[in-house]
Amino acid sequence: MKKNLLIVEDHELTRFGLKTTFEDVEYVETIYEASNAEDAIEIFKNNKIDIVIMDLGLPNMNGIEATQTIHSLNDEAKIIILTSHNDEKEVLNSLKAGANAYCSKEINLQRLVQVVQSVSEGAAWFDPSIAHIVLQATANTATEDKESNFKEYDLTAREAQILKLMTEGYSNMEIAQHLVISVNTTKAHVASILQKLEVDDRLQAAIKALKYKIV
Amino acid sequence: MKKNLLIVEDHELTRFGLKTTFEDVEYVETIYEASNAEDAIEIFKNNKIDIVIMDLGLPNMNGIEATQTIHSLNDEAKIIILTSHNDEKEVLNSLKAGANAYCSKEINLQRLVQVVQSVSEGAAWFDPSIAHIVLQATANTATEDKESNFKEYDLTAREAQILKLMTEGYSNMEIAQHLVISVNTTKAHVASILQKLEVDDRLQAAIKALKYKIV
DNA sequence: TTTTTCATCATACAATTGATTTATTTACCA
DNA sequence: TGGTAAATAAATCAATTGTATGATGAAAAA
Repeated sequence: MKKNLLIVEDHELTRFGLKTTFEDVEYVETIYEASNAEDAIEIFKNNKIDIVIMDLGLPNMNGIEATQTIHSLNDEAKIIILTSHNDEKEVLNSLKAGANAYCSKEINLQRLVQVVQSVSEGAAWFDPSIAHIVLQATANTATEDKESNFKEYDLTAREAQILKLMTEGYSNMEIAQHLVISVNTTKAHVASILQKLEVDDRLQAAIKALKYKIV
Repeated sequence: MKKNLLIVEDHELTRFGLKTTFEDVEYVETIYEASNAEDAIEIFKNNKIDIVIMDLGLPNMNGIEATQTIHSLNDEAKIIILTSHNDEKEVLNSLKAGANAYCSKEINLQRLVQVVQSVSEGAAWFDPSIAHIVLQATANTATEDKESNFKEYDLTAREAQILKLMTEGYSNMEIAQHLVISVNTTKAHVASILQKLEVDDRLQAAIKALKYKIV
């Protein structure tokens, strides 16, 4: 199935190059263009866009915010970041915002066409210059004890709910208000949680919950 | 520059298919083959291998362990995981082990050739069936306030040390014993930490510290 | 139907924590 | 050499947290 493409890029020269490149690509149906984030979002709202090629160095609203907005409008659309700077923070933030791929502007056009196609099919792709950042970030996502999820500790639904609130730093009183129960009830649940997790206090419980992703 | 390829795959049929495919690819120099992890590691040790295509469903030692071993022998070599199952745990663990790409066996050969080439140049690629796992994992690596590392909050060395112990769930008394100071001193430091982090209690301090990797 | 589990609440007490204030010693810097 | 920041410590008090124990009603399981 053919795809509609939106190119978001402030430099006319680059935009023209991209457009010309993708005009000749058989899987591309219509190409839309925007030179700033606001226009891009407008166009995205009013048309069925499958793929967005997003420049990060935009005036006013930056590309990351635009990515976030577009992603929240339709998370089916694939967003490919195209940029010349490859700062770790920027890479991770754009992925957090909903990007599906990250390309350096040094990429050769043939490769870019391949990337866009595979990303449009759902793949994720990362440029050599920043691949290590992504690989490292995923590697840091501890999974070793993934088995120790909350079923292991046999928390009840209510307890899990309260543990969640604990990991967000709420006091017993706040939890009670939040769930519209008495502080005493909260304390009873907390006591039960502490027992089940085999810890001494709420701090340890919260740490354990975060560490092993119990909540 | 041409690359040497090692194919690790226990099914002869698949191995043969892969070999035949890559024999015709211009960027490939020599193709090595292994049907199990032990052989693969032997071959990897004795030859200059640039790219490894690794099946995960191997007998005896599994593909993830093999990936780890190979990665530790030479982290310049690119490892492409090829598998039919796409369990989240397996995906993340193989990346942790040092994989650079993750392909489903359903991939078409032309695409695989493209992937292998771009990965050999340093890119990272993830199959549509598992891309969301990787994207989510990276998104979870909190970076929003990457600036807010412990220098931002101007913690003293002692305070940072105590905050670290807090994130490990120690009580004031335990921290005091650990650092051979009085509980009163510990409390003084904790009070200062809470102020600097702008939080209400040690739980919130620990959560913030963990979340923003202050310690 | 009986038993068990869960969620709820209470009271009382002990322990810990956090806030506040004050003060001493050390170290470094201008 | 005087000033500043850091680490140390103590005392006190209020608030929060955790422990222990018991009780009730509803729902689920045996």
